[in-house]
Formats: sequence, structure tokens, C-alpha cells
Amino acid sequence: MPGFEDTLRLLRSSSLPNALQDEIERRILFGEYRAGERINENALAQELGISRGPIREACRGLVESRLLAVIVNRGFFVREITAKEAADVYDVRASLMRLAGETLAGRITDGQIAILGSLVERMDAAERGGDHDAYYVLNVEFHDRIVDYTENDRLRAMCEGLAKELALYRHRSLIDGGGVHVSNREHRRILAALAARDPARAGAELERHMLAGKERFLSTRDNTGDGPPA
Amino acid sequence: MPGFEDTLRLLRSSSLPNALQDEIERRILFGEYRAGERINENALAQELGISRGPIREACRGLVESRLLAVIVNRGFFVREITAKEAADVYDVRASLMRLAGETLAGRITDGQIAILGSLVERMDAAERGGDHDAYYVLNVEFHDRIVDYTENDRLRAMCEGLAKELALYRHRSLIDGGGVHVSNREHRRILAALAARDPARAGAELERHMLAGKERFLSTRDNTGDGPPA
DNA sequence: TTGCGGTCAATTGTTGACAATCTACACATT
DNA sequence: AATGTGTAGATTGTCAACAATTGACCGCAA
Repeated sequence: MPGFEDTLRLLRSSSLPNALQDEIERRILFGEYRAGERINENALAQELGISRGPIREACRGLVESRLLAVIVNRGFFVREITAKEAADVYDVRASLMRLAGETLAGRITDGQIAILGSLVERMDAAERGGDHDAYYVLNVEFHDRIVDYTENDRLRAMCEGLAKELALYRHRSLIDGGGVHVSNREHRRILAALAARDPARAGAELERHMLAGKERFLSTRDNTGDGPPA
Repeated sequence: MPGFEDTLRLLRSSSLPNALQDEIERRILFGEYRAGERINENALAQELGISRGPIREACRGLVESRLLAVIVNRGFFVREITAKEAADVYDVRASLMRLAGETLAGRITDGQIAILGSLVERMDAAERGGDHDAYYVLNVEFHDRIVDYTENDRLRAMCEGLAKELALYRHRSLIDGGGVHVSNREHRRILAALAARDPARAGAELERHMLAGKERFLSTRDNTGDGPPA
């Protein structure tokens, strides 16, 4: 993996732990580190040609953002998320998206409406063309923009964190695509409520949309309520 | 400060960084470290008789939980929260409490209703007796229990984190008491909605209650939108 | 007085080494 | 065969030292 070697050199000016935290996070999110796997500090240090100090710092950060768990004298482990925990995260995220909708409906600009509208159009096109990958990317951007436009930084950060946590759950069972495809009709309803500057409706539509996503997602997996090994 | 020396010895079995993170967090929450202040790693290490490694690990964790900020080559600083950021946090918290109300109304037990009822009664008594401190403690417990009873761990963790973040803002201006005294009537309305097992009403009452708290709180301060020095 | 360089102490960034702990495996015992 | 025990290797926890950077102080020139 030469990708990190570059960022390492580039970001050596901006502290190893920060760059490392991003890199380890990336490996977790991309499934290169599997759920439950231990982060071997020595191995990672040797691989990257650095010492263990910065690695431990980065891991501490990832523990706080709930991507890693730490067991004393045993090390850092990629967190394992149970179906129950994933469901809880979905509920919280739905609630936050509701807030996003309520907030944004009261302050959205015409330009932002146009951009969101264009995204919905392109999702329609992708849907018609059967281009699932394009649809997925557009879908993510649609939701991200809604959160961004609220200009509530705390909300932004939380949604980002929750999304990462869910990615963690996704890697538990391997399949990712399939069934995740959301009807674009819900997006149209959300956009209409935002364009009407109706906070209650925009919030309700977004919350409903996210909860529908939760049901779609959880129903495609084995909801075995397995807990951590100890 | 002999208090920490004990915990240090006690928790030496369970890793310095964890104990340190709690201790530094305590110092921030209690205002012993002031907003904007730098954490001097050497000084702290010497004071506690340990080395800088664990301190840096603890600080990384606190950065992720938003109590500290890090500037490369300059160190860790206690975060400064602007009025805008505090308002954002309040909005998010209100939204989450709404979720707590909706969730709890669908699963609250008679025993839990009784406990919450007792808390409201005792708040009434404290209100009549003018015992602001007792009222404050009961008030916190009332809200904590509502969140706890939902059994949504993610929600629990987030509310806890947001509360700490707000404590950070509280220390910006010194006064804390006064004006914070909430009418107990709102609590009664919340309890009634929960006891009626009405999710929509319980959620709405809680959200309204938190937003009212936001207004009460922000109106008592100078809303100077000062940002970090750079 | 004001602004500009340069030196130096203080502080953070990173490393390598050592101590403490855990896991696995082989061996002895019942 | 099953169980306990002890040793060895691997791994984490902590430390002390060194390198790099920063900010402040001080003198000097315009």
C-alpha cells in the first residue's frame, strides 16, 4: 500500500498521530481490518517505519470515536457491533436527520434547493439506467448536503461519526449491495418539504426516510444478538 | 490534590491513560483547567510522577470527545465554545431528548414511572424550600434516568458527551446558578406523557423542555460570537 | 519609538529500550 | 485422558532521552 507512504511524507509536517488516525480509520472502514481483529502495534509500526507512540495515540482517538475498543494488557481491537447496537445508532441518526430537516427548512436557499433537485434528478437517471454505484454515491451526497446546509457543526460531526459506526456493522456480514437500493420517491418528498420551507414536514419526511432505511437494512441480515466474546 | 494519587494507585492495574483521561476531564469539567488553557505535558507529568506518553494518549482521547483541541507543535488546549456552538449543542440535545421520550413512552415500566414521580415530588419540595442545590441535582437525575431507561446505549453516550460539552461552555462565564431554575411544571407534563405511554407527546414535551432550557441559558449570557484566536 | 533579526529557553514530536503481562505449548501428574 | 504447571515467546505498558519546533526576549537599525 503505497498510498499511505505518500500521505505520511506529506503530513509529516502535521503530526503522525493525525495522519495515522485517518489511515487506521480508512482501513477499518474499507474492511482491511476486520471486526474483532487486534491492531498489532509492533507490526504496524514496522510496516510504516515509525514507532509505537504515535500509533497508540491514534488508537486512543479511535477508541473515543467508537471504532476501536481497548482491553488493558491485550491491546486495541476493531469494535464489533451487534444488531441491537446498529439499530440504536439508526434510531439516533433518524432523530438527528429529523433535526436537520427542521433546521434546514427554515433557512434553505434557492441555490441549495436547485442543487438538491439536481441530485434527485441524477438519482432518477441512475435508477433508470440501473447504475447502482452511481445511485449510491448520489444518495450519500444528498444526505450529506442536507446536513451540511444546516450549518450546525455539532450535528455534522455526529452524523459523520454515526455513519462510520454503521460502516463498521456493514462489514460484519460481507454483502453490502442489494436491497439497499432506496426508492427515489422518498427523496422527492423530502425535497418538496424543504422547498416548501415546511420544517415539521421536512423533519418528519427525513426521519421516516431514515427509519425506513433502518428496516430495509436490518431485515437483510441475521439479527443474532451476539455480544462481545467476554 | 491527594484524591488522584489514590485513584492512580488503584487504577494502575487498569492503565494510566484511562485514569488520566478521567482525571483531566474532571479538571476541565470542574473548571480547574480554564477554557483556552494549554495542557503542559511536562508539568503534568512531573506533578503526577509519570511520563508524558500516557498523558498524550489521554489527551488524544479527550480531543475526540471534544473537550480538548490540538494544534500541531503547540499542544493540547482546553476547547473554547462559542455561543453559536453551544446553541448547536442544545439543539442536538433537544432532538435526542425527544427521541428518548418517544422511545421510553413505548416501554416504560410502572416502577420507572414511580421513580420519576418521586423525583418530581422531591423537586417540588426543594422548590418550595428554596433549596436550589437539591433541585439541581434532582433535575439532572430526572433527565439522566429518562435517557437510561430507554436502554439505547448510543443515545446514552451521546447525551453524556453533550452534557460535558455544555459544561465546558458554562465555565466561560463564571456564574452558574441563577436563572437556571426551571419550573417543575414542565417535568410534570413530561411525566404525564410518559405515564400515558404517549410517544409523540412525551417526545414533544421533552424537546420543548430542552429548547426552553436553551433559551433560558443563552439569554443569561453575553452572546458574543468570539472565535478561537486563530 | 517602531520594526526587524537572531539567539535561546521552553515545549512538543518521536524514538528506542526496558518492565510487566498475557498466550500458547510442552510436560508432568493424577 | 484430563488437568494442572511452568517456561518461552510475543505483545502491551511505561519510561527517559533526543530531535524539531515554537515563542519570547533582546539588541540594533531606521
